[in-house]
Amino acid sequence: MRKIFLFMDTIFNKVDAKGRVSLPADYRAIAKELSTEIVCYRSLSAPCIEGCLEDSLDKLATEIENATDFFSETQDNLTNLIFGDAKRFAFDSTGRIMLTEKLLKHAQITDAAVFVGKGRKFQIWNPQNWEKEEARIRAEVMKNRPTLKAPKEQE
Amino acid sequence: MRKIFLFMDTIFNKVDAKGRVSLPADYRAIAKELSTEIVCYRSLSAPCIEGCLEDSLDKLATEIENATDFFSETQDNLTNLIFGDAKRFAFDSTGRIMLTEKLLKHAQITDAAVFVGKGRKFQIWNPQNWEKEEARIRAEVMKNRPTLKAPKEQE
DNA sequence: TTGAATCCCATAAAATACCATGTTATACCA
DNA sequence: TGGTATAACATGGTATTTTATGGGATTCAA
Repeated sequence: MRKIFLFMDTIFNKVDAKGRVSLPADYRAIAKELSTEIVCYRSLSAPCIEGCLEDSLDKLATEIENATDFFSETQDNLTNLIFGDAKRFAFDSTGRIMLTEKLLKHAQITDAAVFVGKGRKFQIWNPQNWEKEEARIRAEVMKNRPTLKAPKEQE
Repeated sequence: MRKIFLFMDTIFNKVDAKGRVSLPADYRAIAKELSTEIVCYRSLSAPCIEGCLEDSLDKLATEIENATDFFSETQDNLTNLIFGDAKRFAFDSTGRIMLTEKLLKHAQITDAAVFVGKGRKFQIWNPQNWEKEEARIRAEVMKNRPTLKAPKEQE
């Protein structure tokens, strides 16, 4: 029994005509071992679907409960958006979930999707959009941390 | 039960047609004793694969969780880059892991690899590249820190 | 009853576990 | 200390399992 649960890696999967996608096996294993469910919602910051464990949302709810003056009104509004949008997605015996129209549209996903691990969360992108986004992020990180610049290839 | 865990030494191993490599026995022992797994990702600063324990990434995820709230965008870029690239590698009963195309390509590894200890992390290099890199690092250290050769007074 | 959602079966490819062998390193004993 | 027995390791090959994915059958609700 492992003790660490992180969504990782970048996995490309097809979306069939019915809207079905295989949830990556690693992700399934996490939900299974923790006996919890996957929850998805529209990302508030990017044209992609965001997913996490139901546990994480539960934790968020508890935090809000306990923090009287900690959370600003804006953040409170955000929780409305999240919980209002979030939905549980149980996978079938072959490991697939069926994404909704709303989510697919928000992420511009039609026939293929890319799962991107984010640690405690993950995202689901339209493959082309993700390619661009990854390049953008990489460029930004390199710009802000010049010491990380990759050395030129040796010949 | 030992109490110190450091990736050390430089070990040369073959990579077969399937991309399988023996993880050095010492490295395996560490993962085993700590009941954790090895995680690998493309180095951001060099043409090599970088590896660490899943524990380390879990710590990072927790730090991010605590430092920012659920919706924060500050660390968003970084988590995408790190966790999106990282992948767990469980070794089989003979101690081998199977590196992915993406990683092998990034490190220009084909049929052999060199594991280089880095303490809490380690790197996997194409043997020729590592040879050059080691020479380069050595030269640079010598140039920048002449006191290592012949110590003299500070001014 | 019709469209959609869910379940079940089939299949090909890929990942993983397992077995066998030569080699090297380690332990043991005289 | 030297030599030998033993164990550990890397590595090639093969068998088994898992995974993604297409298609069809069944169920459910409007």
